[in-house]
Parts: sequence; structure tokens; C-alpha cells
Amino acid sequence: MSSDAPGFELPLRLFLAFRVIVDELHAELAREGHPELRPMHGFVFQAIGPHGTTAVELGRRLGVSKQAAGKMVESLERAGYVERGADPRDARRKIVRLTARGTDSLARSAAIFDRIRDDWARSLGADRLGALEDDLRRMTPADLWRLDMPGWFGTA
Amino acid sequence: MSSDAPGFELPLRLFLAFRVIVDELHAELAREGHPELRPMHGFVFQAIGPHGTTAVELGRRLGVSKQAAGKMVESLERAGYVERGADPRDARRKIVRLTARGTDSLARSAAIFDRIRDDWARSLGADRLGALEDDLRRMTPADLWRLDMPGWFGTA
DNA sequence: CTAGTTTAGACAATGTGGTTGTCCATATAG
DNA sequence: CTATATGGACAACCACATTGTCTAAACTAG
Repeated sequence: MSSDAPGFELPLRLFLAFRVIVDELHAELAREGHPELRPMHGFVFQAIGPHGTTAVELGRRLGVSKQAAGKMVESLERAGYVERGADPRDARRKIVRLTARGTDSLARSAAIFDRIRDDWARSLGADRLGALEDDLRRMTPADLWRLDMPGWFGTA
Repeated sequence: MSSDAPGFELPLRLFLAFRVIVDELHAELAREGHPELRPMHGFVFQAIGPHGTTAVELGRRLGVSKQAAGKMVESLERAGYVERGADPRDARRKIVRLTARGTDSLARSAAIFDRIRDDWARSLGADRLGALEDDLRRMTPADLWRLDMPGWFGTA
């Protein structure tokens, strides 16, 4: 099967599209009071989840060591996005939870993502955007939350 | 304008699709004799270009310091993908060029990307894939080679 | 031609985020 | 009760980025 577009354009466009959306998200988040958030943080917050988790479990979900997860938590704690509390049922565990500021950033992110998707729907047409999403769903794993991002994009 | 899909699914699917393709590329590159290449290296090789460049210019294109670019070049030189030579017209400059092994990896990457795109065309239909690419072109900047990847995905 | 400015590259010190290894306290299984 | 497994803290280390400094070479004015 022959093609009109060179094969390398597809992955680049996919990544550029991701980047365009994420850049817009963070520009808007900065305007709305969260200028220090980085693209990675959304994944970390998702990995923490609504009920909180532990550093060990967080490391597992993100695909990093528990120590690395612990350092992420430390810096996010300093920035006021998460807090650590004791687990009444297991004195070893310390539960990492999102603070009000953390959940606020998540709520704003969701709203901004919806707004950006609406922009796309206006530009492409709702049917084309739906088709694009259907096609991407077909070509990607079912579980949306593959959170093991840190380190995936290795450098020289 | 209302939507059926939550807004956050679109960027995640875009990224997952990119990742699926890149993972497949590198699995195949590893089978074909380039197991040490990482996703980042393709961007670096593109930034070096067919005629070679200098560490300073490479840093500019990749959006990193000249020192960081120099270290990338060092490690790629150790791996046999690039070589440094003098510039006969400017004794300060050292030209970084791809070696035969470097250009081989680029040629293989191009072929693998084409093969992956054919797979997508078979799965989605050539028309749907073409529409997808058209839509992505519409929503992304014209210049395909935004190479300033290192550091963009900041971590906590 | 010389003097001053700019540029490429090397070297050093530092910061951050990742790694492994060790250790202790607490739970859990037999 | 004892043995094992788990969560978390601490230390050492490594990879990769940063800034700052320095030298050599090349431009640019005069």
C-alpha cells in the first residue's frame, strides 16, 4: 500500500497536536492562578487520584522508584498541591492527598480541556473530530491512563 | 458547543498514538541493529541535518544550552552515530556530522515509519487516515520540526 | 595593521530528578 | 511467636540539564 504523506509526518503531527493542546492548557492555567504547573503534573495528580495514595503506589503507577515518587510528592507539597497524612489503619503508610489547590487545578484543567475540544470541533466540524477520536481510540490501548511518562522520552 | 467525549481524552489519545508509533519504531530499530537509540535521538539527528552543524547551533535548534548539546554529541559520538571534524573555513568551529551508522538509522526509521503508516491505512482505511492527517495539519503549526523537546515535559 | 568585540568550544561548579542500597518500624502469615 | 513482606526515610550516586568563566579564533572599526 502506497502513501501520499511520508510516514514520519503522522507521529510528528500527533505529537505536535498534543503539544499544542498542552501548551494552551498551561498558558490558561497560568492565567488562572497556576503558573508553576508543568505538563507532567497532570499525570501525577491523576495517579494520586481522588482518594489519595501512598508514595510506593504512586511510584508503581508512574513507573518510577518509590524514592523518586517521594521526591515528587515533596516538591508538590512545597508548592501546596498535595499534603501527607497518616493512615489510621496502617501506621506505616502516609497518605498523599490533593489539597484544595490541587483539586482546583484539576477542575480548571478539565474545563480548559473541554473548551479546547470545543475549539477543535468548531474548526474541524463535530463529525470530523468524532471520527478523529474514534480512529485514535482504535489505534491506541484501551486504558487511557498509562502514566509511566517520566523517563520514557530518554535523551542522549 | 457540547461534546460527547470528555475534553481530556483528546490530548491523551494523541499522545498515546504518538507513543504507540514511537515504541513500535524503536522495537523494530532494536531488531535491526540499533537497540541503543532513544526517542529523543531522532529529533537530535534531524537537528544535525544532512550537512552537519555545530554544537552551538544544535543547542539553538533543540532549545538547550550549548553545553547540553555538546554532551549529547559526546554520547552520540561514543555510540558511533556522529563524528566531529574541523571546519576548514573557521578554526573555532567543529562540525558535527552523522556517520554511516547514523544515516543508516535514519533510513531505517523512514522505512519503518512508512510501514507503520501503511498499517494504519489498512486498519482505518486510506481515506480516514488521510482525513486524520489533514485535520492534524489544520490544528498544528506548519513547521513540522519544532525540535525543542528536551525539558519541555518538565517533571515535578 | 591593530584594537576591540563577537563567537565556538572547553572546563568547572551546581541543581534537579532519577537510580540503587540500607535501615527501621509496622503488618501480616504460618 | 517468629519469619517475612511492606512503607517510608536516609545516603550515595548518576545522568542531564543549568550558569559562569576562560581561551582561541574570527570578525569589524579605525
